[in-house]
Amino acid sequence: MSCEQGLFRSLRKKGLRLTSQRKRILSALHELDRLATAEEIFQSVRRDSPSMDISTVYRTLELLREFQVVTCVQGNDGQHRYELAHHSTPHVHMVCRACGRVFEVAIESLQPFIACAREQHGFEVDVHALSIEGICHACCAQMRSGTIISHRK
Amino acid sequence: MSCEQGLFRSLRKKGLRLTSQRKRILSALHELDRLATAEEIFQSVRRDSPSMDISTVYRTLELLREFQVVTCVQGNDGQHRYELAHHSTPHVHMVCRACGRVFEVAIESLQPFIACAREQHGFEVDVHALSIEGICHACCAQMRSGTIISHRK
DNA sequence: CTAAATGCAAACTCTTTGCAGGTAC
DNA sequence: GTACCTGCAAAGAGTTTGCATTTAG
Repeated sequence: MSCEQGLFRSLRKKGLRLTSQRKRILSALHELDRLATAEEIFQSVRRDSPSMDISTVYRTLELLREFQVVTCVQGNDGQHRYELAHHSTPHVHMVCRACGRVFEVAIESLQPFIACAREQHGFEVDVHALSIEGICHACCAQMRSGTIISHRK
Repeated sequence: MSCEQGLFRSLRKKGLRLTSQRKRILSALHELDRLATAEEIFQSVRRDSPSMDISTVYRTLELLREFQVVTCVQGNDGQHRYELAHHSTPHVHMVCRACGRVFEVAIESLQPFIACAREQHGFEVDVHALSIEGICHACCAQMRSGTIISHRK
């Protein structure tokens, strides 16, 4: 996998190693191909490597984040969620507060805001870390039809 | 305080009570008048009421959130931060990943994005819950001048 | 009065850390 | 061989919960 080669070279530059655990976590991220919690990634890896520890998953995800191989956002439930950085075109995540589903939106319509933040405050928005809460179409409809949806939790 | 009267009526409708603890937490939120963690609110309240427990603070903040008296966002450090809902004009929070400082931006420049999310996905963005990560002006400058800033953590 | 709320202690979840043994290069 | 890395166990932060007691209305 070319992605693995690239990571290997990056690691080597800093005297770090491409271990079998790191390879497996990278594979799991490719397989999942979506925002996933450390626990989900751990479970996925565990099916093949039952001896893997969750602390290794955390350590590896932090490493991959430093090398910008994965991006990380905060879910609405306090957990971090990770995905491969080159997963697709630049996008932000919208998390439904009612059902927890995640939607992706291209960043074009955010450009006015990004420009505004930069011009008015000199603030550089990190688009990859953006996680936006709200209510999705389906849950909106359900709420209007009278069904009570639990408010988070 | 008129805010207290309003809350009292809302509570009464559901058979709930306006206790002295709830009043004190409401005061603390007014005094702080900014995004604050449960711990900060707890410490603030504790100065006057040393017997208050942090679990009461959590329970009350959850209650105030249900009644839409406070809004809640996730900080970049995994903590929830709360502030009074009518704190000021509608705004979003931008959190600097390097120094942790919080900046407020009016939501106007986000309107294209909010409209886009609604039209394309039927997704209703909750502006109040928005917390946007990035790098602030000062930290940008420091980084360019060569100072190494720790990457989160 | 009595249902709701509090304080206390203990549990729980997610994440990080110290360390002895294992492994990439 | 020697740093780096891992699994294990234990700690740590933030938050939640069960229960006996207190209190608002």
